[in-house]
Amino acid sequence: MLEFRQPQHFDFEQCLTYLQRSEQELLHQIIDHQLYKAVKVAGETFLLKVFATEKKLKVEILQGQLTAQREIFICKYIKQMFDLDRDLKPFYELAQSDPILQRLVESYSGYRIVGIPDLFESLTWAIIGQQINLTFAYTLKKRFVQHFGEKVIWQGKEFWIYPEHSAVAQLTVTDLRTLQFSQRKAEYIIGVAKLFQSGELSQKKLHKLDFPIVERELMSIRGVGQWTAHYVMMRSFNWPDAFPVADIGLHRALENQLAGKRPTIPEIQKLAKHWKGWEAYATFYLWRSLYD
DNA sequence: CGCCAGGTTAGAG
DNA sequence: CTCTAACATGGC
Repeated sequence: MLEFRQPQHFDFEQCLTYLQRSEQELLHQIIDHQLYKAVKVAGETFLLKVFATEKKLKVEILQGQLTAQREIFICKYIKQMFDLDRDLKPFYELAQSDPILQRLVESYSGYRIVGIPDLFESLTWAIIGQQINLTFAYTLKKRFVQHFGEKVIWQGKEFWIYPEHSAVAQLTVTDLRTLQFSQRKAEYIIGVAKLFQSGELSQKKLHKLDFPIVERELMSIRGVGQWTAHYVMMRSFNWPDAFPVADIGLHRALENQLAGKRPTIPEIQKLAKHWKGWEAYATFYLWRSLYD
């Protein structure tokens, strides 16, 4: 059993609501306020059960042999997944004087950015979600995972692991087209997998670099524009100042907050001046307001 | 049926 | 640099 002290301003249940957005999600299950997730760690397949007690966040290993190194990996993974090392105090202070955020931080107090620790997963998932509605995006992801991912069975239940870049790099555009990916998306995704495969792109490499460099590096990839780059910087790098400003979900959430007037991008950038350093958190809280 | 969806690219001006 | 058509298909 691994344990983490719950930071101030952390509410596991709030984070679970985000993870329960889609009925079609295969990459985890939530049963009775407990999160079940399969993860591959250096060739070893783990099944984790994550749950909160009053003061701790606990991780039970249901399957997989721990070693010291694997334990470090899993700890990092969980910390990233719930952004546990973040001190939210400055964000909540800033929100006090912001008409939009004020109510949101009150309603969803303890909500944190739910990370996608694996860069290949967040990049390709973002590409899958480009310019289609979220329901269809989840349909595509489900097909993608079931065809090219790995399945863990535990007590008669299935737990899926996202496809590895090595598998995706072998695919042809036709393989993905039959799953109803567009020609372009198929090319983008296989292209990204090949960049990982060749070593040109890796999490390790990017993690040493600064925000503008990473943004530039990501945007140099075919299929990755500003939205995708910032989405990834928010969810895989846990950068609170990433800002996918063109995001339609963000626009819809702001429209609700602004009495039915959907703001333009320059208007959003003006609003976001108050959010400096916390744009990703503002976005995540605004997205949250769409799930009520 | 028509418009919209967690955008990006390539080409034109 | 900015603007725009094309992409591709399900959801509602």
